[in-house]
Amino acid sequence: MAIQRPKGTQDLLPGTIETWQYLEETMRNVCREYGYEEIRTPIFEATELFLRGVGQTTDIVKKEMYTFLDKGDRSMTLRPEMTASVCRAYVEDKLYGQPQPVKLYYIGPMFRYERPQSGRFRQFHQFGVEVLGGDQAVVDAEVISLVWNLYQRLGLTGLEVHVNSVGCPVCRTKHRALLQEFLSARRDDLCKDCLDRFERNPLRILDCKNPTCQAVTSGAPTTRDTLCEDCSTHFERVLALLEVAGVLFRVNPRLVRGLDYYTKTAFEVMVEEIGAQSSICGGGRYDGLVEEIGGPPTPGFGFAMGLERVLLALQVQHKLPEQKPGMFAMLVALGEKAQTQGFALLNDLRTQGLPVSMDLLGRSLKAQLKSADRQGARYALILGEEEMEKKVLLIKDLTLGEQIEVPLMNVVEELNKMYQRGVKV
RNA sequence: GUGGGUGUGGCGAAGUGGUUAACGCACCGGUUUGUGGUACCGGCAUUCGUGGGUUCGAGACCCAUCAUCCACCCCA
Repeated sequence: MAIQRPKGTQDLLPGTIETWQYLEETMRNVCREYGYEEIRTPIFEATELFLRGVGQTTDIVKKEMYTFLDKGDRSMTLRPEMTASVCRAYVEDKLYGQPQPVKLYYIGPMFRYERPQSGRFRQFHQFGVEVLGGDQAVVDAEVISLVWNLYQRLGLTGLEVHVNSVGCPVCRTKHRALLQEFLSARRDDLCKDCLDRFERNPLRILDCKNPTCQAVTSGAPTTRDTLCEDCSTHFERVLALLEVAGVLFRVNPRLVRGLDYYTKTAFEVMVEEIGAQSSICGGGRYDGLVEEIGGPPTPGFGFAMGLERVLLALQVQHKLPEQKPGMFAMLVALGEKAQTQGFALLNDLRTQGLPVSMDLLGRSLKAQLKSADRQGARYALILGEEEMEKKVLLIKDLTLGEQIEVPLMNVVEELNKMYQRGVKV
């Protein structure tokens, strides 16, 4: 059996990689317009970072991490997400000494040991943004509007932006107690999963898909009801700013984020039509995280977006641009002398930035033309015995079928002109 | 970790126990000598995922195993 790639990973080949480049470029452009700068951190980190950062009770930590011992017996983990790493860098590289807030973005691979399914991989890719050192509601609103505007630019439709506030640790524990009290009366009606969640994370019961659970929780106290003064005004301010920014959102009091570190604002963007894993972006505020991993008390806000899922959505909505790179010209050289001369010519053309290539298999004239056509070249540059003698080159337009004879001396200049003209059109 | 579907040449896809395993697309070559995109011919020389078993005989039936897809849990 030949060696295969690991389960849940993928080879991105020419033909699809262009769509990735397009998506990444669009994201970088939006970030630049919003004043966010890129950060790159290691793909693996000390396991401890994620234990503290992501939270011991989360599934990510409990069963999804790629953890290994290095040769010095240190426990290392392939990053399952980026927020913890960015916070670590903020502390370690003393970014708190720079003008605040620090506005960062990243694009890169993440790793989680899960069963693959539609829109889910073991090595997947996320684009994300983190703002550190800003506790104002504008921060939340700016980041969410960045997400919204990115999707607008990509042309995605049918998005649902859900926004909620899970409160600070104080109102959160208050809500948790109220909720457990409310649910305990009808505990017997809950599904098996929810019984688990009752102790571990009762908030999650609120968005259980099971109909009976939904019935049970229909009148449950919402997070919004129990928000303290500070959290409440913060939340109202975020909503007001989102209105101003033209973000179409919905307050969803049942929205819960899975990771332990979230406080106050939480949001999520979903699209139908890409399968069961319909969440394409999730994020929120995490005011305790930096301190948790040993830094100064620092408020934070951010999100992560799954590239595979966004790409899936773009694909089903037919929003991917048609890209056909195509060579400008293919050299058709016949015989070794012509190949030598042509090789030099290509060098001149490439130096000037023209995309040109040649047959590398020593094929016949016919085969070379065929191949030039198949590769979508606009022109074929034919150089054989006759042309060598006359010191000319045949430039054949493959779409029109016409060809002209150009003195070798003028060829570079001539092609350059043709290329410039073509680029403008 | 749990459940279900699928697994035939690069891709798509016939074939449901019996001679030399269709077909389409793609790719490569050729159709008298230096002109492609159409047409015609040929090639891609075989482990029908893999390993067992049933049978006179299996790509088709049974078992196991691997891979893949989808769903649950959870998340991007």
